[in-house]
Amino acid sequence: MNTGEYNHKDIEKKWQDWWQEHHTYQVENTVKGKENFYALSEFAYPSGNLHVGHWYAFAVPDIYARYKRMQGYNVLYPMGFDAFGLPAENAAIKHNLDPRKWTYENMDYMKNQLRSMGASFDWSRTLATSDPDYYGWTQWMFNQFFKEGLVYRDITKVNWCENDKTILANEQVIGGKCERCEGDVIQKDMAQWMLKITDFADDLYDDLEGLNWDESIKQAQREWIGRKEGSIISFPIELPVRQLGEEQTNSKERNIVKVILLNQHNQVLVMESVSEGSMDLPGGGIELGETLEESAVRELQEETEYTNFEYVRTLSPNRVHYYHKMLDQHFHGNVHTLVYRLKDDEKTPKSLEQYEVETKEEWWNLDDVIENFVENPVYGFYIRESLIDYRNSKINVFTTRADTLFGATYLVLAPEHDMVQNLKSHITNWDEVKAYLKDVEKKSDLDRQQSREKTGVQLQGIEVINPATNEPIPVWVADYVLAHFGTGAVMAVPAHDECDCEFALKYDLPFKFVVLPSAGEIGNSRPLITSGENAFIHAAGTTEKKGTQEQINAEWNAMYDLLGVHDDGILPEGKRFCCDFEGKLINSPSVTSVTTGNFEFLGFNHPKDGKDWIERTRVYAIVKQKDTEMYLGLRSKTDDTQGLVTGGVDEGEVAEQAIVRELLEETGFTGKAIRKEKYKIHDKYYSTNKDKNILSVGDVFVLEVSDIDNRQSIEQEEIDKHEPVWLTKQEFLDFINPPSHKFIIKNYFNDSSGNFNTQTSEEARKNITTSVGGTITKTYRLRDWGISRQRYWGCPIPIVYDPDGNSHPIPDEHLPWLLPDDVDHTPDGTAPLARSEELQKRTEDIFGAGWKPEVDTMDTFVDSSWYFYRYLDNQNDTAFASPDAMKSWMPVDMYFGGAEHTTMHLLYSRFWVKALKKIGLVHENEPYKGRLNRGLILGPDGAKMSKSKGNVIDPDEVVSHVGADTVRMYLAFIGPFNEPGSYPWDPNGVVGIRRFLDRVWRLQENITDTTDESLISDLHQTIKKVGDDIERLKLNTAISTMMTFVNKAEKSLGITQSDYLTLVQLLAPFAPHMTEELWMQHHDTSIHLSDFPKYDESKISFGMTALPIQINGKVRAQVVVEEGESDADVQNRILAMPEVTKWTEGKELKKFIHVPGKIINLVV
RNA sequence: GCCGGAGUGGCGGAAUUGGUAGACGCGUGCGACUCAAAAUCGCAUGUCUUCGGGCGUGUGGGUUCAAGUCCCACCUCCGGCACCA
Repeated sequence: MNTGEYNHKDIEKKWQDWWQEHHTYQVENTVKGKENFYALSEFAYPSGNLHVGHWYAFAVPDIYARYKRMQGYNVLYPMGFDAFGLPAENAAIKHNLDPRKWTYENMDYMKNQLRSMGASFDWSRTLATSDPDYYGWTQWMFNQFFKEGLVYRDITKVNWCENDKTILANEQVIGGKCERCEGDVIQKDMAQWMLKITDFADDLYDDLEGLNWDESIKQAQREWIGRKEGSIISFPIELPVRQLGEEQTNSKERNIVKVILLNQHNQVLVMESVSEGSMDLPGGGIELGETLEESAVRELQEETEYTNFEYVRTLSPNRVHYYHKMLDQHFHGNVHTLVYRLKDDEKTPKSLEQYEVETKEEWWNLDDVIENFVENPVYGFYIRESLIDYRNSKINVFTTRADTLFGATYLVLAPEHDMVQNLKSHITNWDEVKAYLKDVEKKSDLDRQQSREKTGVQLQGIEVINPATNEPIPVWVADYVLAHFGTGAVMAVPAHDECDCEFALKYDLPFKFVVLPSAGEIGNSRPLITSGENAFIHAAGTTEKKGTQEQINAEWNAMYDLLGVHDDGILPEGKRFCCDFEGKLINSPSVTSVTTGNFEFLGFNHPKDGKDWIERTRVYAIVKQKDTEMYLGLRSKTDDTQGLVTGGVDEGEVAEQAIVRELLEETGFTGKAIRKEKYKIHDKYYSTNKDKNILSVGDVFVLEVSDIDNRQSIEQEEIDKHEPVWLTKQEFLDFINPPSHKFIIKNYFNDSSGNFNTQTSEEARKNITTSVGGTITKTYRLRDWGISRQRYWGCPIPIVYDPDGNSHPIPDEHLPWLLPDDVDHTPDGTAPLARSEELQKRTEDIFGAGWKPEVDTMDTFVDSSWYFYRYLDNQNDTAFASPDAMKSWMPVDMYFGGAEHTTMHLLYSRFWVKALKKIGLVHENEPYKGRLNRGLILGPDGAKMSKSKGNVIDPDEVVSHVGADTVRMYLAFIGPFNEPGSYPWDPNGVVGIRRFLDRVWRLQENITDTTDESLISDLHQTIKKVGDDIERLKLNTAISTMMTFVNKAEKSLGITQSDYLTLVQLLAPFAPHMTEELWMQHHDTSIHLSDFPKYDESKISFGMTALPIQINGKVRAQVVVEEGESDADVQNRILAMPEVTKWTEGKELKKFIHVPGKIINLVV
């Protein structure tokens, strides 16, 4: 036995060299009779110097890898370098170095430092992401993704670091600053290459379920993906009739045609009135009997001197209310805009109408026309150059609270929402809106976050219809709505959403309370009074108010009384209340609305287009038999038309009275109007008895009829005219909705769930969504991954552009597409690769003149998304890794890494594997079976180590002082490795570990032939505990158990040589050098290839146990109990013990509890 | 605000299923060795105490023969997300 001093310097050098010479840690992909185990630590960035964090990241997991190896696994524990990245380039700029040289020199230096850890890395498998044989495969994978349609180029707003002059991922921006250099980050529009990670959002979310990861890591990923389940609900856009002149109620109906006449230069003909200076497009009223095209051609001929033009297309009509100067009359009308193109510019003078002669013709650019007509609130009735008719379009909102739809009193668009621009011609306060949009654009994300004061502008001139209530509600644009979440549009429910409430209070928008939280659900939450006596905002979990349950409930009740929401949920005038609880619905009747539309036919003769329209208010009824599902239709006796009960509202009547009267007159039924739904109606019909065209506006009622046998007298005229028919629901729908009709009663019948009132929020979310034709859907926070970086030291994106600017992937045979050398690294805001002549020449040589290379490089997160495959087969030049090698090792059994990669690297690499799997290149769904986030080692002062604080521990220095084994072991002892806490480095603690190793060394002196029986038991307990603890990565307690054993061994009679060597084996994963030295004095193969000791259960206990005796829950005595001793014997023995009688004297024994091997408790 | 996790001596931490709270290490005190110091070794070390014992795991309740561990409520700290509809 070596009884000399423990000299770590000699020993560590000696065995590191020996291991290297003997390839002790070189691993085959398969070993007969052994199961494979892939232990992985996140590879290192070659910053140039190893710090304590590296030791914690690599040396401590090495303990685990060594344990697994001694357990009989074929263990792969590889190491490589994440060698591309910003610091190399920054160093290049700062010190005028070659980033390649800097990186590779650092790697060489760090490899030596890493060897000094005594880690069992298999260096034959190492890699660097900056090696062409590595990044060639990165590019190859990019190409495969491209073919699979997972890659696209898009112009997006990106985070731009002013300092590094590059794009940053969202993850790399912390509080508006660059993660790396802490420079300011601004928003910039840039074209970049995107990877469709969102295609896999559901898989990335759902597959977390099966992973053996810490719940907190999974949760962080779930939040990052940000999946929300909710509903998409459409709000039809309602464009109120625009007034071009003074409003007059009895306007007549007159339709207009306007012509956009284009010349060969895409200019538009504009007519300027010489006398008034006003401008207009050619056009005029549509005459009776004319088609649109006939009318347009006639107007062009009447108003202009051009004759040779051809029809292009018709834009969607706009409805206007206007004043006709010549006729001195007000009109309603649809403006139909037709586009014509001049075949030649030659004018053919012809006789013009007298008053048209006074106009001057001008050719304007399209943009000017748009600005002066389309965007002009006065003339703004022309649809922009597209054919989209936004009047019939809808705004989709995403909501998780569809149960509050009845309470949606306005709608908010994000400033970037398409519809803001699309509806521009209809927005009457466009100037104001435009100014607001500009304002918002100026604000950076940071400002937007800092000032939480809500701002917004109403889009005047447009409204949308709340599909539940069928009421028009205003539309606002506000930057509290984010364009990239959901649909970029929100239905605002001030009464049930804190955010909307705040906005509504500021801009005085209406509140409608529709969900009443039940007392139970109010439960332990707290109401928070925020403003005066009207506005109450609930904030869940606030601590503003304390009180007992009763007090809180009383408070809520008082609030309900005050607000009057207790009974029906309707807020008294002027009261405002916000509560975001779920509960039972109130104030939300079934959706019974009639869809709006252009009614052209309603059981009467088809109207004739033309003059002399009369406007009239009418009412319509859906008549239902009480307690049955039979509906009333009216069939005409004179022709084959059919319709609803309907009629005009007489003077002095309210609509309800009118419809009840009409029902009686037309059918003889008496009924009750139970619902009214308002809608905009443009129902044109020709009244045969009045011989007039009539435009009617009105309401639809639902009438319920109870006693159908008891009909009253019917007007004679109606008996002649109509025959009432009772129809089933389906018959009624067919009856009233033939394709030629546009009278749609859809929603009333879609409502299968009856009245929403009294439904729970959960039920109502589903039912309301369905009844308004919405869809239940999911939305995500996760966005696609932009990988372009305007940097030199990265993997070139394998794309070239043809002379037309179209992008093409570089064919696989040209890979690796090398990073050029001839680049000046001085930053000037352009991509460094754009300055490489070699790259340009190479591109043109291969693809042809005029072709250009992509000059951006990839985000380094791409490089690290697949490196764990390359370790498996790093020499392979025909594949990134062979299927056999991947099958042997994947997925990674345990992945060690930093908490900072919880959401970025971990998510990206999971995506990468899923994408590879989709293409069929790999077999596993998930790269990492197990994952462990390590903690952080702080400086001795408890602060994060940093040069500026002067608290940095240099591991090389400590290693030279106490040895690598001590440093490894100290880091394992500093705290539980399986909990990512932060642990301060204690220099004295290191010495404590060194003392322990010294004592183990000196324990050689106690080797004898005989030993205590109890020490054998202790040894077997120690074997068990050390193995169990390493398995669950509680390395600190594994070490403390060994310490306890050594303490006992020192005090015992002595330890046998074989028991000593067993101890040395237990210690081998922790202190590989010292234990090898001790072991090799008696063996000729490495201790690290030996089998981890096995414990013998029978030796752990030897027949009897000392048990504590509790009396009334307090420990008062100890007793030794033999195995198999009966409870009664034990009880009798104990009760006779003086330490026990002291406490039980004169008291009655109520209970005797004996938990074998644990405790005895007496209750007296 | 929401979602995770955690609160135990002077410090890092231990207590695997509810069963002797404070293992192990550091620090501190006393002692041994030494001319002395360092190193090393030994003993002590939650707290109060009238030396019987009492009290103690963030706070207040509860369940249990027994609670650091389970239940309810609250407080504090750490991490993630956050004007997310």
